[in-house]
Amino acid sequence: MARPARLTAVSAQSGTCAEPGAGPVSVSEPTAAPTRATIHDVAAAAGVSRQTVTRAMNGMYGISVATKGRVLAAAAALDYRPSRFGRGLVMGGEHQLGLVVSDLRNPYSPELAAAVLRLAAAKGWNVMLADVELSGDSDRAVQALGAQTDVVIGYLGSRAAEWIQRLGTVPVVELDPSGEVLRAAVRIDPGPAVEDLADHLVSVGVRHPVVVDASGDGRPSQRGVLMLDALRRRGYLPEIAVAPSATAEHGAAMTTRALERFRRLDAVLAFNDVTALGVLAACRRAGVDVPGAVRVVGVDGLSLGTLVAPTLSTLAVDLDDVARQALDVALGMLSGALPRSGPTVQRTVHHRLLLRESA
Amino acid sequence: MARPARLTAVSAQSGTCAEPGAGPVSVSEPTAAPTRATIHDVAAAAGVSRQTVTRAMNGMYGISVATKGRVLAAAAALDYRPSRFGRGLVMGGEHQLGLVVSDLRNPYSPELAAAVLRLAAAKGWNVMLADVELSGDSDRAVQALGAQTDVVIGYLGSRAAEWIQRLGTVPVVELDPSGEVLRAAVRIDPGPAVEDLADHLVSVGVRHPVVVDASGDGRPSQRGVLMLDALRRRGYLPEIAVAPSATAEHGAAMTTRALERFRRLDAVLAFNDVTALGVLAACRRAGVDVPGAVRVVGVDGLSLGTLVAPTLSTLAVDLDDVARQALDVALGMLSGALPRSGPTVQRTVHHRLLLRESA
DNA sequence: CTGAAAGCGCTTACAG
DNA sequence: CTGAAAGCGCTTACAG
Repeated sequence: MARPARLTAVSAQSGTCAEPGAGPVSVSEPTAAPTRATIHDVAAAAGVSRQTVTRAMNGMYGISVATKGRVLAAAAALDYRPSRFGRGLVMGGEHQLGLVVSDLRNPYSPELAAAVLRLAAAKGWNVMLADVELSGDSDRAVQALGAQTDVVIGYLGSRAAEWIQRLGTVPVVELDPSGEVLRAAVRIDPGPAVEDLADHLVSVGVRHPVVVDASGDGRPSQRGVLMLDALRRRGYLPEIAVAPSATAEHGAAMTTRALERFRRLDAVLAFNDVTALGVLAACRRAGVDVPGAVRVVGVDGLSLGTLVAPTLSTLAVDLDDVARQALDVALGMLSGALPRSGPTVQRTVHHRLLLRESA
Repeated sequence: MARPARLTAVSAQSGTCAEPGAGPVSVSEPTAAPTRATIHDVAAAAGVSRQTVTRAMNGMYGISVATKGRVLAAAAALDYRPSRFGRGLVMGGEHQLGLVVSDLRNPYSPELAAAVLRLAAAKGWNVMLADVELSGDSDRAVQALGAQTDVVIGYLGSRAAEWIQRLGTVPVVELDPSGEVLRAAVRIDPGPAVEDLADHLVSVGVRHPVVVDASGDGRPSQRGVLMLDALRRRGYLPEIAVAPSATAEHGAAMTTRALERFRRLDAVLAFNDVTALGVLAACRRAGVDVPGAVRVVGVDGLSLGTLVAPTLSTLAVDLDDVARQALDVALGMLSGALPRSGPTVQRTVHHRLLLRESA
């Protein structure tokens, strides 16, 4: 009945591989679980073979209730949890998607994650999350993601080159790439929507628009430049204030100052929705009516913008579309339908002007 | 040089197991990749042994540049990606945490996820997310999570019993359990903070508070009852309105109506922060000053509440603390430091009154 | 109803 | 610098 027990971690050395019928074995009761129980341990404890354990654990038929009960009891006693690696190796399981976000606390990230999660779930994929801002060691987080997933999509930002390296061999689809595209990518382009916005401002009679931009280096962002250009081409002489980061707080501070300095200000184009919320707050505190006296527009199209009064007009990104394109490309690369190397695949999603109450 | 090739998926039958030196093999060039390349295929293509492939792929030393180059080229040509299962089986990798959230689009979820992610990353754990609202088939999502992770924490709600079943053998820590606790749990208790809030309202001279509650069945929620009780014990005769769900929209609609019906209303206790944002919006639209005429308080302590003007007073949950307790319990169960069965381990985190501008 | 054999894809000693 | 052997923990046919 007893069968060769596996060597415990402690005594495991270049041990002679036990052969069938290698004699009686001491199924020692370890005082403290030195290592996680395996199917082997359960089999030994219950006095059955390994495949009988499999049958019991997986609720397969072809096993007597008595045996099943005995096995399950032994498994519980040993705190047996089947190894996902052992199982995965034989059963396969190519269904793990990695998603890289920059900071889950920024409302943009969860909205993206929600879109990806929903789509992935519909296709039977699980998603593993790496937040390069919240993870103390972002390099490790990225590398671990590559090791545990079958395909990765997400924001790689300025460290794209290095992180793609760390991701190893998994196919990766970069979202809104900031630099040169090394792999497949989904671009997010505000260009046309910025033009629509500028047209809209003209049509409602705005005279003195201000751009409340944000960038790390104090210089106008790419997006800010796009806005300035569109305004200038329509004859405006727009002012610009560049916040050190895209927070509501900075947006509010910039707006308070702008309100004092540019008395005729009648529109604010914010770097994004979160910044724009700060703009709204500053206007409210200054007793400035929105949209009556000042029109306010954000960028991103977060659902956040519908929670405030007035609701926030914005250049919205269809994140469901972004997720769809990214998954499409990623799964295409995986299946071989799309080239996995050589010319990089790129898709583009455009912002669109979404007028709510604030503009 | 050539070694026994593994059987391709197509011809794989109860095939005779190739023995060492079983003769020449047709390393056929499959026209379309029928199955994912393995280390074996790369070894064959490069004319080396499997462990030489390992050395090349993992950047280990003890391999000539020439050989390494050849192996890497073969790997790239075959689109070889090492199996995480094969690797995990030998290298271990007990570092995957599953997090169950109910809806990532509700701002509470990402704040919780951020806290968990940050803590998990600090301990070298990856986190896999399951959203039981966004996943079409939540049962499948939960089950898959159990199969791919080493421990699970999260919101199981009313289906806790069933889902714990589906999660299989992984240890699970339930967050804010709604019913009977079947496994370990971290409770989140607003009780004391509700008392503090009621005291505060008394001290600032509130006379006619209204509770804007939310629940699926139209009856006051547990939390709503707690609020009513605390108010009544202080001599108030509070009104209550129960929204069909905890959205800003419903919060606004309920408030608009309450403002008409209860002219002397001077405080609103909302079911949560999102609902409270709707209350703020309704007040603003009605021209009612907050906190001058009406004080508004939410529950949860979301950072969202700092983005609006006036900023939202709230009963805040320390989600970092929740995450810490949950991980502590989960990892304790895993290591055996805490009992994995029998008496369930429970921790409790309390809300606390967080006064910002709105109350 | 139960077990002996083979194999999933990888890495880790150990020899040369 | 390179390879033959063993084994990680599981399941899937195949026999009895």
